[in-house]
Amino acid sequence: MARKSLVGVVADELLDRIIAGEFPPGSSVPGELELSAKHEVSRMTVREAMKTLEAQRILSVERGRGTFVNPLNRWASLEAVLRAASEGVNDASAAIQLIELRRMLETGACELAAGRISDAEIGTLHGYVAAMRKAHDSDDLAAFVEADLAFHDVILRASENVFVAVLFEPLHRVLEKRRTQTSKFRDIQEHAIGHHQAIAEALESRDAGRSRSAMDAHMQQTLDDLKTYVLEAKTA
Amino acid sequence: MARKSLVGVVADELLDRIIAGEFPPGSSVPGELELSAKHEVSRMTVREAMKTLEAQRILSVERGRGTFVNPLNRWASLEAVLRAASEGVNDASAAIQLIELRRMLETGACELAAGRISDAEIGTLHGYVAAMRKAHDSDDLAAFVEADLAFHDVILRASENVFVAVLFEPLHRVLEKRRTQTSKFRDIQEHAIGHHQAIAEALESRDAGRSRSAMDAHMQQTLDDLKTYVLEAKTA
DNA sequence: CAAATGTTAGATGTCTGACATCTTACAAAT
DNA sequence: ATTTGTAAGATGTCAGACATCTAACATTTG
Repeated sequence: MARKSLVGVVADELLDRIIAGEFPPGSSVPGELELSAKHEVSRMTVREAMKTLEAQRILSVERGRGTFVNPLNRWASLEAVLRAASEGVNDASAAIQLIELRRMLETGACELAAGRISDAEIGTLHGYVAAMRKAHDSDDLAAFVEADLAFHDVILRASENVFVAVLFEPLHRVLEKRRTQTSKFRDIQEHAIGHHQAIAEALESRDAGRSRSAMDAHMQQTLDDLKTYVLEAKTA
Repeated sequence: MARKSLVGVVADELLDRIIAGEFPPGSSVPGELELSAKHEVSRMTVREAMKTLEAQRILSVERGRGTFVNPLNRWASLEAVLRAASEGVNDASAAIQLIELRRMLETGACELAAGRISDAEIGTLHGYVAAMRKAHDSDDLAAFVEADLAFHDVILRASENVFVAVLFEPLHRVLEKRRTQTSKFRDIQEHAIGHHQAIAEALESRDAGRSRSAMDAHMQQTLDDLKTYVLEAKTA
């Protein structure tokens, strides 16, 4: 684990204070000098921390006036918004919203991919389904998750839309922890294998509507699994 | 127009050189000292420029080794990817991909909004449609575009999904120039009014599928308009 | 000879202190 | 009452220094 640099620590702590509501949107954060005193670092270190938050559109720096907090809907960092949205009891709501978002992108990408996917990629998809089946039989969780992720990645690339891939990347990173968590259950694995098989066949038929529906069904199942196994378990 | 700070200039120029292929993904960019000499600024200025690119996941800085260019699919900035994707003759392709992406998010948000939108918001939607009609009659382009944007914004909020709003924000910013461009044509305005009317009515019925279809038809029309009026005109 | 260790060059990380420039508020002059 | 001057406080930039990490090479050691 790489130790965080001072800049990273300062940026994190400042973001925490913002999320905690100490500096609401529109208000200004303390000046660079004040922050450098509070965190016991030099002004340059504070400036670099500010620059990272500014690049994520969390802060707006105005020369001569100060540094201000942007409203949450202008933040450009999914991770930061996720941290803000997971405060308090909203964690379950945030998890559901993330899957809703994933559903939009994955079903959309799948619909596009139907008209663009190559025969070789179809073959690769079937290969990953077989890998999932094998991992399921030998009870290899890591291999199962890896094949699952690779399957979706092929479809994403086949959609031939760079921007979808870019927006999906941070989502992927945020969800990958949860993925391993839900894939632990053997019956969920069985459901997933069936859905992936159906998706691969739909894409093979090059039918955009059918491909979309197949992916949509998979996403619906994922949402149901999350509610049933993860969120319910948490309340118990 | 606010003059760009030196940091912004350095960051922009470095990004340009990266996009031009001078530093391909995986390779390292020149050291801070070398860059500060080339751009005739201090090392701190270069560092702050690097920090902004690092925060957008365009660069990865490794202490003691150097600073490296990330593959494009890991970049977290839609704008930067757009700049990279618009190189050469791919501009038309990039424009189409952007609308494909918008289609996914808007249709998805509309589908969610159908089950969550309030009566007051429905009223607001009809109000904006009326405003579009009025702006069309009085030939007020600015008012037309404003009502159009506000209409979509209401739906986005009604979807009650923070993450969709976050991902949509940079897209909104990128597309708003083009929006004014296409809305110039009076027959496009007429098409748009009809579609917005249909979307509002679909949402009023609280039918998720119908709402999705209505928004999807609108997006299809937008795509067609782009191809017909903007892209065709460019080749002429 | 091979493995462990020391050295050094080059890169990023951080600090200190200074000056420049912009914004705002307030006081003074017209 | 309007304009102008002044000063305080904020960010922007600079210069130079030292610390620390990495990688490559040289050296010592078993």
